[in-house]
Amino acid sequence: MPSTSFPVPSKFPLGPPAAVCGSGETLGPTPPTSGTMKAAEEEHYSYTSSSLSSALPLPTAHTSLPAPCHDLQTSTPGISAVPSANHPSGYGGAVDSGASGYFLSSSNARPNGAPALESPRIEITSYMGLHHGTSQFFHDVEVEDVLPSCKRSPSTATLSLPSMEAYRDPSCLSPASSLSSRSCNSEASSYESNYSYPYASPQTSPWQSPCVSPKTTDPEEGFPRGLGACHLLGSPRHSPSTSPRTSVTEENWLGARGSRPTSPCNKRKYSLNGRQPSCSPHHSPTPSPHGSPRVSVTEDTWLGNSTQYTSSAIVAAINALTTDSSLDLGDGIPVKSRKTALEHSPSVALKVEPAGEDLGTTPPTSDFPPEDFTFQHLRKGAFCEQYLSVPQPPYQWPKPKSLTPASYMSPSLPALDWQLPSHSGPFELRIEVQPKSHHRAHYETEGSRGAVKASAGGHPIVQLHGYLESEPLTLQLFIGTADDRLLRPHAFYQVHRITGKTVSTTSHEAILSNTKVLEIPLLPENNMRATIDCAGILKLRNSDIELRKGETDIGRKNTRVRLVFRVHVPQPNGRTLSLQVASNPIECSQRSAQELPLVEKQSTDSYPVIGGKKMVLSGHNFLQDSKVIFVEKAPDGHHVWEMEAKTDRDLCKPNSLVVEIPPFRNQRITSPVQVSFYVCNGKRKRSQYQHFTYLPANVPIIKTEPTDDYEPALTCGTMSQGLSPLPRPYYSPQLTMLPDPSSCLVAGFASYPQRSTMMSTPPSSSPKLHDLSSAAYTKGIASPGHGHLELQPQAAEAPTIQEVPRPMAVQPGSPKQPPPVLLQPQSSAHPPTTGQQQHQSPKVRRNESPVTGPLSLPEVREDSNHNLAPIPVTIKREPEELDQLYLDDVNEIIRNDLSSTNPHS
DNA sequence: ATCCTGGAAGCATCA
DNA sequence: GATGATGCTTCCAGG
Repeated sequence: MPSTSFPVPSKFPLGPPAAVCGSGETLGPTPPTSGTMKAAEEEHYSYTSSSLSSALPLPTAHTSLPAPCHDLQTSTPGISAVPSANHPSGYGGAVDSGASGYFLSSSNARPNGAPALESPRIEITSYMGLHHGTSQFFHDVEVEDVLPSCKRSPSTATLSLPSMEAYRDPSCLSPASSLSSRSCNSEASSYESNYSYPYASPQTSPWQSPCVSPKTTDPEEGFPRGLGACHLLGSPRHSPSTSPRTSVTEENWLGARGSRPTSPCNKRKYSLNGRQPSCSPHHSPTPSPHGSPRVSVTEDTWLGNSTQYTSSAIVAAINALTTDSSLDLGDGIPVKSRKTALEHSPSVALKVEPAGEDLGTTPPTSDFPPEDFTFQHLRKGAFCEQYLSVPQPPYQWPKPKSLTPASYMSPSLPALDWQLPSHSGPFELRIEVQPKSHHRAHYETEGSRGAVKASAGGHPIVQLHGYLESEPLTLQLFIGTADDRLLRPHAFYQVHRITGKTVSTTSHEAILSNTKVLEIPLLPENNMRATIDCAGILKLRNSDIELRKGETDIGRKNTRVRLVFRVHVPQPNGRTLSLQVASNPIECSQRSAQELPLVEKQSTDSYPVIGGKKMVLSGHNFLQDSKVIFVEKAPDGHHVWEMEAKTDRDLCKPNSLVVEIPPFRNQRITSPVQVSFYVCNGKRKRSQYQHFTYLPANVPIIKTEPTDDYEPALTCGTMSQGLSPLPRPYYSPQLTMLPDPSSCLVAGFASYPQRSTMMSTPPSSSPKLHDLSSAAYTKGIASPGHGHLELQPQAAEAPTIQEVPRPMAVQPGSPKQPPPVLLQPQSSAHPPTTGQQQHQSPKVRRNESPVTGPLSLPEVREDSNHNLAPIPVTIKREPEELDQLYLDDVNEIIRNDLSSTNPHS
């Protein structure tokens, strides 16, 4: 039906606006990391990075945070800070004041009147009100205005130049990028880039996100987000790019698609060709994308607002950044890309938009097909580094998207890259029916490939348990990553709203920080249960995305995603409780889906070091020749031990594989050791890493069992949490930690999250909730403000906050980056894992599970499992009382020690 | 006519 | 540097 807006009440929290900067992408690591990562990814996707990160982690964390945000920062120097600023407000620091941003209310008072929170939490507040009224917050508000509902507002607002900060350095550009050169256009790219931003400032957002799709589906969309604010500037790329997509919005896209046919070009020539033309210049319309990203803000919306935003300062900044449009374009872009681009559009020039930015500004484009513009410009341009710079013109985004009414972003809402718990107190957001493990995503140039389906037929189902109010809420859905890093919006995939007679679920699109978010009503009359039959997955060209300035991830072989669901539950105290759950990983590549082995479930998560037990793996593409390799990774990602497990060929089926757990290299471990294993069908055909935990020999097997139990659950569980069976393990620990959700408030700290991180994050999993509110946000937000600094602090804070949520915190966003905190823990035990696991979180909830938790560090385990940890080492235990943080730290230390010791010993 | 899909071509990149 | 294996993106065609 009507997708249009559903009613989301203003209240809904939709908007996550939080924009936080943190996108993560940037994150940290950026430089190094990125490099690494990529590499890693390619190979395994490994998590190496993670590992690495882990190392960093801590620090990182902060860093990360920042990074996330802006990544830009990374490259860009100063920037970072800036952004933060924006956010900041939102975030913690801001909290109070600034925070407002986040909290909408806060400043204004929250709905409740409660003061804002200081902490980080985010409040949700109603968007509307908040936003607008409040406007206090920055621009966001403004934006909102523009937008219909956008939530964002508040928080974001700011615009602050931060954006500038935002910039990403050209350097940043996706390094990786290279890959795809081809694409030229792709608006898409634009979109993404931003992620980070999101938080950043909502305010910003406008810009950024704006682009986003708006159109897409509905106009409504609104893009809320605050999107990108952060970066706006900084991110130019993002924005720009982002925008592009966004901007593009569906329409654009559509247009483009229409073009798709474009193809005329013929395949590859691709797009370029085809598109180029269009692109060229401007097209602004779509183009926006390129345009400066920042600017971009979306079209209309932004436009309108933009003005506001734009403060002159901003504008100026932008301009500064930008250069010529043409130039800009070019700059950033990787050579390869450019080539194409160039070729295509030479002309392109990117006109771009001049800085105009504000949307409005440029008008021109509109005419053109969006797509074209954007990228082409970019490309053409040359490369220039700037590309992001963006300044581009403004895009125009022609269309303005409509804003959707609904969309709101609430300012306060947590950024999309924040890790949130799946349950808190009486509330629990669960994926009752998991999506199929494979879903071929469609390119912009293709028609829709339909909605994601459930493996048993039908569609995924999500339900919020524990909510007894009569007011409907809004369920948000976006495409998240499935690697071992923290969960964050996927740069190369966007959710695509499916409509038609076959779709029974009302939905509407919104864009947050370059990330398309599908908003689906959760109605009390339906028991707060929603069938997700309206969500498809759109693949953005790697080249487009990689060109973004801030983007550090590479698209090649990065084809796994997770559906991430969020719901923001208004609390009596005026705050909003944000819960999030991620689905099991979904392989979106045609080829990968046909060839890569995929482990969906494993019958056992842990077993004594003696091994010998048969473990049944369920999944896809298993061959008689499939090998199962167990690996122990050092904190730095290096393989300390590798062992091929025996498989039973006779029992091998395409969907199941029986493997004998090999004995661990060290039969004398005193505490559980987490390792990973993967299924290999050939040189480059290996599954993601799955987690497995070796238990001390003396440990009664019994223990194991528990684990199993959990596991099953997990697995089975698919349901709810989406955890994957495997993953869980990792999380478990986390889970454990979390005590209760309820608290929420605080954000937790990073630490936990971290773990998650390690794990993967399952962010979704994240167990606990946290309140988004402030705390959490904080992080994200932080970025805004100070960019890094804050972030870090956050990180620090996090812990605090965390308390409950722990899980959440992390996020930092940066995808890349690992979360700071997490890392540590991880390190101890396992290396990173791969993505899938992540999900798991769900299970987490209970601390109990500890056992399960593979990863968990010793600590966790300990508690949980006493058995396991027999050894002295136990040390960790320390004080349960201690803060988790503290514990975490301690644990890490211990682990490190142990690792050095134990293992070998 | 459109939406979905599955399959595969063509080209780029990786090993 | 050459070559085959892989991966990405675009087309095509059928339901």
